[in-house]
Amino acid sequence: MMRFSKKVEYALIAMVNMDDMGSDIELYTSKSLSEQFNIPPEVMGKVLQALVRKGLLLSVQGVKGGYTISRPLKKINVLELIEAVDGKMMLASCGTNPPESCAQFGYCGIQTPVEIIQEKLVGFFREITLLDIKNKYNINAQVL
Amino acid sequence: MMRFSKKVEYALIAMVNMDDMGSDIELYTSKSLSEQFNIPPEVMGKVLQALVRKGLLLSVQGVKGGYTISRPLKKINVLELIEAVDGKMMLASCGTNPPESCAQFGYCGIQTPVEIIQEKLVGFFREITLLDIKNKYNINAQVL
DNA sequence: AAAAAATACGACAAAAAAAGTCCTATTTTT
DNA sequence: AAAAATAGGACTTTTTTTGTCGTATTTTTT
Repeated sequence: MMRFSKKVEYALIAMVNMDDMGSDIELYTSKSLSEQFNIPPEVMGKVLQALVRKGLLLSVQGVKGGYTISRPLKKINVLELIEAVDGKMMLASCGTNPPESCAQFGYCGIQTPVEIIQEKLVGFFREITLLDIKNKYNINAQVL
Repeated sequence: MMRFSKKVEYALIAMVNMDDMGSDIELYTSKSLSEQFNIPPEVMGKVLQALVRKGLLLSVQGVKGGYTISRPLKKINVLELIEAVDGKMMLASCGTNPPESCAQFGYCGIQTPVEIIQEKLVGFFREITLLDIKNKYNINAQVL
């Protein structure tokens, strides 16, 4: 029903919280974040690992290790975060599954417009930065 | 993962197809639509019934019955259709389920911005009409 | 009046997706 | 060598989505 997955919510919570505005480079452990926000530790771990893979976070292994934001929140948009954690965003079923597995494939009559809506939706999320989220977002800001 | 439900796809397909541009008021049966588009007939039926309940379609019972569009496609937006068929659109988990059932409720730090994003998203879908869908949508049209 | 063909809708079942758990490996510091 | 962290595969559980079944109601036709 078109809602953010829990993974996306966890990623948003973690990243916004890890931004410590110019204080010394600090490493946040998966464990501490999972405890602070009551997120299952294994899930938190995998979300953070996905964010590292896509370059949104940096990680340091070993005893004194942890995660840190790779660049200013202003430079990271919500689309990147969603796709890092959930995979490519696809509005129509013929986008995710093999298209020919759709029982209406080829004659549904709505594929083109849905693809265009999808492109606009992707653009919508690309315009929102994580800094916007952290700053509670400005309802007056123009977003598309 | 943020995609249209099958019910939304079925509703879009049916409604766009039922618009016969000024020809005499014709009634389309659930059966004929389900056959034409290879949609399970019971599912098609319930989708059409949901659209009737929200006033997007009109129905006539009995042997010569069927469904017809209640007003011009230009006057029906995609948000109405989504919500008729799927219920209110809610981006955050605290929107659907009882908020206090969310393990991060009250201290996630992202509720306000996510609510604002949701409002904008709702506005996004409200700006797209079913006529846009039927006309394959104009990629150059401004949509928010 | 009865039969036929349509909508209406609740209850259930199956399938798919999302969320969470478990286990083991690897890395780095102490 | 031990401890504390990241990395990640495999699996299980839960939830959501999708589809099915059965029955009632409405209206036209015979």
